[in-house]
Amino acid sequence: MIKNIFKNISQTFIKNGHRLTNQRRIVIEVILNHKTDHMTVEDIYESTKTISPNISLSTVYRIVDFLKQNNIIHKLQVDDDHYFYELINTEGSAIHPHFICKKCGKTIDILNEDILNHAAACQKNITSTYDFKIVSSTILYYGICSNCLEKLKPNALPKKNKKK
Amino acid sequence: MIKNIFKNISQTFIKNGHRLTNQRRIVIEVILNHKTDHMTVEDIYESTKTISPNISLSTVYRIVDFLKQNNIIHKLQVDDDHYFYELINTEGSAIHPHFICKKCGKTIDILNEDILNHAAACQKNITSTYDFKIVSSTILYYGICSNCLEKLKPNALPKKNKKK
DNA sequence: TTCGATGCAAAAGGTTTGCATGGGT
DNA sequence: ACCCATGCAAACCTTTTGCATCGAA
Repeated sequence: MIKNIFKNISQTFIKNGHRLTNQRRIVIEVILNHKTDHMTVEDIYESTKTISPNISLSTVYRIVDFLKQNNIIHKLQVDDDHYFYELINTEGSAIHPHFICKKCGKTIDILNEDILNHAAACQKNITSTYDFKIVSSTILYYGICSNCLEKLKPNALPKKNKKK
Repeated sequence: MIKNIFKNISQTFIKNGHRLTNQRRIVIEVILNHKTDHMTVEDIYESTKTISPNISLSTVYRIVDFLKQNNIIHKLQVDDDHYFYELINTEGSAIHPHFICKKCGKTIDILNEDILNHAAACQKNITSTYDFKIVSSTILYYGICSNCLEKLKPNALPKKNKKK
């Protein structure tokens, strides 16, 4: 299944005259194996190095850029110093909204079908109202996640004053 | 009306022990006077300099950061090298979705009431489904705007192969 | 008078680039 | 064999920071 995605990806850019180098193969593998992990370039680099220690950081930057150009991955800039890449259009997890907890920093994928439908309807509404052609989107919600809300309740965890 | 917003803003941070310096006054004025202009720090700096030529770029960075911390403005990162700031909660133009045309680069504010309601409903849905508390959001749609779509029609502007 | 805010210039640091080399096709 | 992709290190560029000075309260 991941094999298929890989095959699709590599065929696509061989078809377009690009080369399937070892480095590209490895970076793609890393990304596929961390599909749900919200990785930065640095993360990808570190993970790639465990497979091929000689790969260079700038190569990873170039490959990530390349994959972005080819609509294989998608960058999400969460705030000034947090971002990550996500696969586009893996079956069962297309582009979706994200929730970022301002307290614990976690990014949570919003995959609830109801909500996805709702969002799709909203997008369609824009398309027809403004006569735009929408090809992608970035939907980020910021706030406090249920876990952190729980911890904030007055009766919860009254002891243990934690510090950064 | 802008006067009122200004008063609100300055009172808020005087109350919080911050100082209303001339530079802050000017930067706020600039932002209020360009409410719909999607300005970068550099833009704000340039505009500020026409009023007070001696202001320093780092001061503008600091003030913009300050206003962001105080929830007066909001940064929108459109892509790796495009971003801008927007006022939060000016009456009649609260946070709203944006559309970015990949062809002409324009950013268009989506203010259609129907769509805003739709988006609000979607947000509420997330809140209740996940038990999150949402305090802000960034909603960006990418694609081709109606103007550029028009130009792309086969019968429009058939000549003129432009190059970068 | 106090201490937060500013200006200047220098530092930072993530990302990009030039160039010689390597390796897909 | 061709020429795109890579590795390395240097360059880039926007943003941040240290420090002396200024000025709002």
